[in-house]
Amino acid sequence: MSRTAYHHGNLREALVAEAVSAVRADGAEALSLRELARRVGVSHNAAYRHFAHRDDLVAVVAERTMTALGEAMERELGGVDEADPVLRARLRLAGVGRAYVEYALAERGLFQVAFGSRAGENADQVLKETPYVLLGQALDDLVAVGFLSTEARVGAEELCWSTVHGFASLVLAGHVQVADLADHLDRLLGAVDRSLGASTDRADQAAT
Amino acid sequence: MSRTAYHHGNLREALVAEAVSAVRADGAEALSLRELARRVGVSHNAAYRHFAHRDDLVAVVAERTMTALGEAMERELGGVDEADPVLRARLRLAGVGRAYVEYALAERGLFQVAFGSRAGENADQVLKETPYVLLGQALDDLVAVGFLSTEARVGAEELCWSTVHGFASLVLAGHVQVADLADHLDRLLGAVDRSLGASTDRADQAAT
DNA sequence: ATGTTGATCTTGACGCCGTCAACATGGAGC
DNA sequence: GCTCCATGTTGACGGCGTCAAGATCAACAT
Repeated sequence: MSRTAYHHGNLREALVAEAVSAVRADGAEALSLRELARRVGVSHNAAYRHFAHRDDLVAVVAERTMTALGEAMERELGGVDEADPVLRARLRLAGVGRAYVEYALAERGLFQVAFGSRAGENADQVLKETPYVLLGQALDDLVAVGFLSTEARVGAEELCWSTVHGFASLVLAGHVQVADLADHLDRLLGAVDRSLGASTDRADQAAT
Repeated sequence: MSRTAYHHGNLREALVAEAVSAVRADGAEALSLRELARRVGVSHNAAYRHFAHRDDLVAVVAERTMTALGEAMERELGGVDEADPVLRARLRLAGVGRAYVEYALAERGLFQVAFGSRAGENADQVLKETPYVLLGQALDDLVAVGFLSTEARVGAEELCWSTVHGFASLVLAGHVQVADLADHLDRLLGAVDRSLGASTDRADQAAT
């Protein structure tokens, strides 16, 4: 229970913190137990008292990143100031998407860890507890104000999430170049908005 | 110039082929030069006569995967048999997206290599030479038949690509579960179709 | 005050990896 | 028949994750 020192103290937390800042600085791949131990000033293997495998540390980083992503979304949602209920609901959905992409680009390393193959189940659970729920609520609101039909509500999370996640991934991978992010985001989120709004008319496209 | 043998012959090709089948069988991470050398029956380091770095081999695999992706798209496009020009153009765009997602799910390892951080510039170039061009042509056709407005044509590749790429990525990562793929694809591609078709009306959403 | 205990950290080893340097080999061209 | 150069081999280095054994030291019971 010694205070801030970790030599006997909170090595676990120190490792996680160092991992986060390493990923921030040097990307998702720069996360090695030995390097972390070195930075924290402890021997390699010390980490094994707190994490059974490297991936367990990665999973903790992923989990915290998912939490941070949710908070970024809530912040953006809080910033929506619009009286008209329909426009407000539409802006809130756009806000969710905007926060997602902006977070991914601002924290590319952490984002890649969080959605990488080693993120683990806890991260997935946190993802589904907040970010995914916020998206679902935004969509429910769109139904409530009559902008989105109940038929088009089905699978709407998938559409929205796929679009922003794909965009973020393609930009991060360098496949899509972005000069003015706000510009691209407006087009992208506008398209999603249009897709959701245009629910009643067409039903004539077939399967190949 | 000896025929099929590689002991003196075409080691390079043998390594690439083995790499492809290793990734197919065991995923994107199971690509080690030493393991490949072992499988091909050659010493570790033999590969260095043909690839300066591991990533150079990865890049070749990525490149070929991009080519295969393009071929899968062309195959799907060839299967569209529809007289009405508008519907035909819409079906062809859907075909491009369908082929993309189906390829990603059928060849998850290769897809991840091709879009991973080590894919290299050549892969990107092939990507832009065929798959991206096919998407662009499909969109141009939509404009030609009057389904897509020239204003909405701007940035349309980004929207379509983001949507299918994001969906594929989320499914591959296990974040989205898919029971009936055709079902999900119809909803997703239908939404994109709707978004592109609904071009003239709304312009009332603002930036936060 | 002393002795024990159990959590925590250290030391050292193993096998994997990518990569470099030096050496072997054998077919193509003179 | 000899030389040369591309191709393949041997051996080493450091870095990694991980396992097994030993050291250390605060906390507690006696």
